[in-house]
Amino acid sequence: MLDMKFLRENLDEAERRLATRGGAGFLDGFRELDSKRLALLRESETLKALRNKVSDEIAGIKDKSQAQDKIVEMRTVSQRIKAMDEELKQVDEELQGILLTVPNLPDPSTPIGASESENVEIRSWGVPPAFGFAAKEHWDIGEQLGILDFERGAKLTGARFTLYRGAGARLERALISFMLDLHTEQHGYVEVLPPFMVNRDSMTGTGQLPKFEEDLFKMQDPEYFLIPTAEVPVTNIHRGEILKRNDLPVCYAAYTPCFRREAGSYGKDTRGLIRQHQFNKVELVKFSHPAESEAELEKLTANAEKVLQLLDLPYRVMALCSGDIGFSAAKTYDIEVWLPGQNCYREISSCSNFGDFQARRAGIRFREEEKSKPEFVHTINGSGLAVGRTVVAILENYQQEDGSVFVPAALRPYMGGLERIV
RNA sequence: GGAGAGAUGGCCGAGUAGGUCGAAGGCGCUCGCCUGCUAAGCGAGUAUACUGGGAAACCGGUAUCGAGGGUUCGAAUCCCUCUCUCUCCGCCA
Repeated sequence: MLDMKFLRENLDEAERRLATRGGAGFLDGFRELDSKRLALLRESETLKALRNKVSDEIAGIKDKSQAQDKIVEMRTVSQRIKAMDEELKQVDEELQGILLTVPNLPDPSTPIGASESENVEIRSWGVPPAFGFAAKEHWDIGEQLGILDFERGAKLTGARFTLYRGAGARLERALISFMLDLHTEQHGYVEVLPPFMVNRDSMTGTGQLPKFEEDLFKMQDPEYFLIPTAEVPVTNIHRGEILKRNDLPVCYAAYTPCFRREAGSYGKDTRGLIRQHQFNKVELVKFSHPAESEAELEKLTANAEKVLQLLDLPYRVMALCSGDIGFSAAKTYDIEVWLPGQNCYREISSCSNFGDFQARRAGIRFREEEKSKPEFVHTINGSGLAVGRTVVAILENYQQEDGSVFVPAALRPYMGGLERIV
């Protein structure tokens, strides 16, 4: 959510910066609703002040029959207040409706661009392997090895669900442990294991709601949502809290499954593990001092890259342009891993700085000094990494001509010493 | 699922015949004094949001005692609904 007071004074600037995302009219109606709200608020509060004052006077009058005039007068005042507050509530809701659906302002360092094609490569690491044979795609490799069973996944649930078995299941579990160990032991994150379902307030806090409900799996009665990313429960850990300055940055690493409807992506990545309704992810989340968030995003991105480096998987880092960053993000780096079977780079991690956008929605603050006013923290998060897609990358990059797949050396301790999946 | 108890400020904890309660008291914390050091002691201060004025320091208004409604001139205190927590029984990983 953007700061109302900032918008009041910088509406043109805000609209100009929002326009770089594509689309327009995000803030239509803000000006009128805001001034209407202020007018109603002032009037209502003036009347309440009067009522409070007269009520005190009534309290001081021993003989209530002497107070009848005032009581009758205040009865009218109370009715006016009630009517006014109802109108105010409506205006407030409309205003919130706008504010909650306006995306974040792109950071000044975010490249301006209309779409994915204008993202900017920042750096790359590793060399795509050269094969003396035609590289296969991971679904063929996985099915032939009997470690990925897409047909049975579809039988059990439906499209975009997969059954892992044997070394495949073990590989998924090994990667989760490997990543969590790395981030907690080497990078200083505290491991957390949050609920996989959250309520509406949590989804609103990080920005999935109210605008993107169709992307979520929703439970009825009680109304809970399956998390689309650990970002949601982990960021909301500190919703409504004031953090200690000295505890910043607060850094969490969490493994969770993620559930996404993938509405609107029919026909895209229909085969294989790339786009599933349920997938596993290890997520990194930071609560940072505003002045440090830029540097913390760089560190978090480097932490995610480290996973790929240790697995010896080639990748590149892209700065997403203004037209491609997510709703809540001010700045995003995507890490794209090389997939020989598909002969292209595919996103395996997305690391973003949200500035105070989520913190304002979720009320996550800190005090610079013991006595100073609370300020909003900045939130940062990124995948470290998407586990299913890491399996894809390993299968495709470590495949052999005979169809077997080597296990990356760093992973072998987590695979019971297994060197090769045959 | 059945029966009961409870939700108050950073924490603990008063406050039920409705009024001067943003809320006693204690702890914690901050500043000052005192003290050879530490402990103790003394004094002052110590919620948040919105809003009006002010360059600012700051001053004023409104709201907030789990959440949302209601009664009333006036509610932490009365009524209704919901949520959460705890205890006992049942069930269960």
